[in-house]
Amino acid sequence: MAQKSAPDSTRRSEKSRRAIYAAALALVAEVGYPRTTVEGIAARAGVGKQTIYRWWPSKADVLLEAFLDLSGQAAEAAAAAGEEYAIPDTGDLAADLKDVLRATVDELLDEQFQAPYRALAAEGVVNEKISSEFVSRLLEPQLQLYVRRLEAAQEAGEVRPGIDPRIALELFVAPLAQRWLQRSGPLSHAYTDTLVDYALNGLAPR
Amino acid sequence: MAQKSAPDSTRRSEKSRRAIYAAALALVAEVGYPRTTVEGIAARAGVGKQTIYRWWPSKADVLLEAFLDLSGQAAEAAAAAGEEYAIPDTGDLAADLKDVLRATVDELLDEQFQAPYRALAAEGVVNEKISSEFVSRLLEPQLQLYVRRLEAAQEAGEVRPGIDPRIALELFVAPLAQRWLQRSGPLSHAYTDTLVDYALNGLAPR
Amino acid sequence: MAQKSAPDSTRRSEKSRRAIYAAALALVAEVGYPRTTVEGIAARAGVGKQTIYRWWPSKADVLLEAFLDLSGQAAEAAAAAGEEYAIPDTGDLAADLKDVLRATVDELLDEQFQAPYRALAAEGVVNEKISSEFVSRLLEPQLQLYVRRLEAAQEAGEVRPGIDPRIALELFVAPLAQRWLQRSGPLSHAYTDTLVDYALNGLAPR
Amino acid sequence: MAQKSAPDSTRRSEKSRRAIYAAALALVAEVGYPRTTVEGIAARAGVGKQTIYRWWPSKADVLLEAFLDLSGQAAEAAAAAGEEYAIPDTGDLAADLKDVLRATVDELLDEQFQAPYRALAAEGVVNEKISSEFVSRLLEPQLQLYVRRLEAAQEAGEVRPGIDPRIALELFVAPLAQRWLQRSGPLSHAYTDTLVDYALNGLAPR
DNA sequence: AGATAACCGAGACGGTACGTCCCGTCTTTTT
DNA sequence: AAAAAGACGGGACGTACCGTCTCGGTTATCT
Repeated sequence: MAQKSAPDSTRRSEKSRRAIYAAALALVAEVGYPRTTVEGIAARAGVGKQTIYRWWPSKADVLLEAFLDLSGQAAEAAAAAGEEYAIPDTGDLAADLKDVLRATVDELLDEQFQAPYRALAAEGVVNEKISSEFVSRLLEPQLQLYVRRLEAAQEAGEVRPGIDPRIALELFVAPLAQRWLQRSGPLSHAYTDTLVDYALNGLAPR
Repeated sequence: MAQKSAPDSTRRSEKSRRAIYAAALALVAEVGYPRTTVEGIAARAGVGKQTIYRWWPSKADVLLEAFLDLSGQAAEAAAAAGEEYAIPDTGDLAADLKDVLRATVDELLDEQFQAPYRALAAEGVVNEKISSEFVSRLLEPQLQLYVRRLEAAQEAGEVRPGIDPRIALELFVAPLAQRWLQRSGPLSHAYTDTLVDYALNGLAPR
Repeated sequence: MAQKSAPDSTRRSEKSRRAIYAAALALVAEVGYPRTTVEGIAARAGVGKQTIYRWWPSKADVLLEAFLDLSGQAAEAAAAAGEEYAIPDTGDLAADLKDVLRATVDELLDEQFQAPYRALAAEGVVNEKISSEFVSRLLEPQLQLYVRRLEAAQEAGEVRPGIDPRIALELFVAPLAQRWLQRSGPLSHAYTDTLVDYALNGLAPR
Repeated sequence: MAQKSAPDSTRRSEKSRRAIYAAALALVAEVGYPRTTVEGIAARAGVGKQTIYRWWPSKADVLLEAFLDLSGQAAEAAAAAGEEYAIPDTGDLAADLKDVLRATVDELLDEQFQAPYRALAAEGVVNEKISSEFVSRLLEPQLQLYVRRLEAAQEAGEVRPGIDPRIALELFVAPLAQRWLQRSGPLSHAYTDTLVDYALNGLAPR
């Protein structure tokens, strides 16, 4: 079974890779994903097109790795700054969730961040391969932070024992995601606060 | 200011329009959205390219209208069959919601239906114009059905008075949407049943 | 047997064709045949690449037609100027041939003319399709002028009766062609005069 | 003025050189000159590309040397077999020339031999450097054999004294070359016999 | 009834980007 | 130091579509 003679990754040019990541992110931010082209990325990065096609099968994969690289750097920076990579636990679940979701709203409204994230989400909707990478490497790790916080809350008696945290977190995270992705409603701190209240207390009278 | 001399819609060929809708939906289902082209739609519909560009600004708009047309037909068919276009109200909110969501799950897993819907959702993520049309003409009308059912439940005392139904519905609808769009988890009847239970009763101990 | 859906030549753009001819000839003269590219011709002609590929299978074919067009124009111009399209017949075969060959030498040394002619000849050496077009549409018609002059000379008793004019002409035409094409010797009026003398009188003592 | 640090030819790999010659000739015969690439030659020869670029400036030069090498070997083989490297002299010039030209026709029609020879001739038409090498190292030495035979004939009184043998030989050699290179007519023994007769006796009545 | 618009099919056009092939250079490792 | 290997920046290939445009040929009113 003759493979396509995979390239030798030990000889790969680190400089080119970083230039390609930077160019891809910049172009998506500047002209949008659909008008970002492999040719454009190569030109902006000062790189031959083949150098892109040698290492990535499509522009979506380039952007995905660029974004993962960016996230990885941000995480490292945060870690270096001594910040814990987790949702804070003050003992008040509602307050903690509201805090995190407010920060998330702010991030989602940041234009610079939006462009590549939206692009990847859109591509993932239609492209199963990108989707699975996107979910497993970006989305799921973030959701696991909520899982851990909810488990802690469960032990503290703030959440009912039988609840599945992986499903529970979707009650407040998914609505936010949907409003952002589909623009099906406005985002605000008040909105996410409400989500947390509804999710924790339920809709039925108590 | 010379306008682009808008075409006279009274002389429009109904036959061509239907052929274009059919071709667009078929192509998206067969080869996927990105590989569906205006040229391909025109060829398949036996229509000149200009006939498409005369009436729609882009392939996304063609597909959106094709899909709206399809939904419209389905609604008419349902109405003709005497079915009410609303969420049933048996007096048991939880049961009614579970029923509707189970049906939605089945629909979302139908391959034929998925292709154009996913394509539009994806385009909407990245294209604000398509997004607003998609939300206002397709998504929001469906969500309003939930609003009405929840309002009825509120009057029946099954839902707390202060709750905003438009936000409340997102607790169970958005998770389902997210899992489907982002493939961030499996879809099943058990899953949506759980969502309804969690949303109505809340996560906190009662 | 599905053809590649041949384009409709009645709708062909005359302006583009002329621009392509001009660009091709200019580029070959300026940068040489190997560095003349289809892309370059298209750019210089202000034409899409596809417009070239729609009508010609390769750059060699473009150049061939461009050259034929040029020759055709030159012939028309000469005809319009009342010049006869034939080798002159003053009754002195040797003198007439020397005259024509001297003119040919001058033409072959004209840089402007050389570039495309050489390019076509070179392509023909290696490409049978181009070769046959080149010979039948450019070379052979010119050689037929010699055939006619030699036949006249035969009737006038200046050439032996049994001689085949089509072969005879090669005695003085081919050496000139070879020296020019292969640069296997210098070109001059004295050289072609000598060729005519040798060919008419033979090498053996008389 | 830093030179490109010419490689040390004493350390050159003889094995690689031979492999490159063989690969070049084989590829030209198999896929034709234009589709023969340096990369292809290197791969087929099991050699790094740089090894080619170190010793030759272009693929044309590789092929030229490969062909010269081949000719050299053939000459050595002939010499070893006791054959004299000259046109035979039986005292009958016409017969001797006809013999040699008939052998040449057979050689020119040999498919195996044609491919590289044609390729070099074509390259030479358009590339002055290759042309001069080709002429001085391959073509001219062969023509000199005719010069010597004609000089012998001149001394024997079979050729007029004033005749320049270097030009005279072109009367029968160039037509053959032209028909072959330009495919401007069929090759046959009868044809070359006729050429010799015409050239020796001239076209004019005697 | 004839004129005269518009739409319509077809598809050529100037373009942009695709993904591939090679170029000639450079770098790394092996012999 | 030459050689095998092959990544690199670059340029051109030939193809696929884009959105605009022009061309007859049908309708479909409006004189």
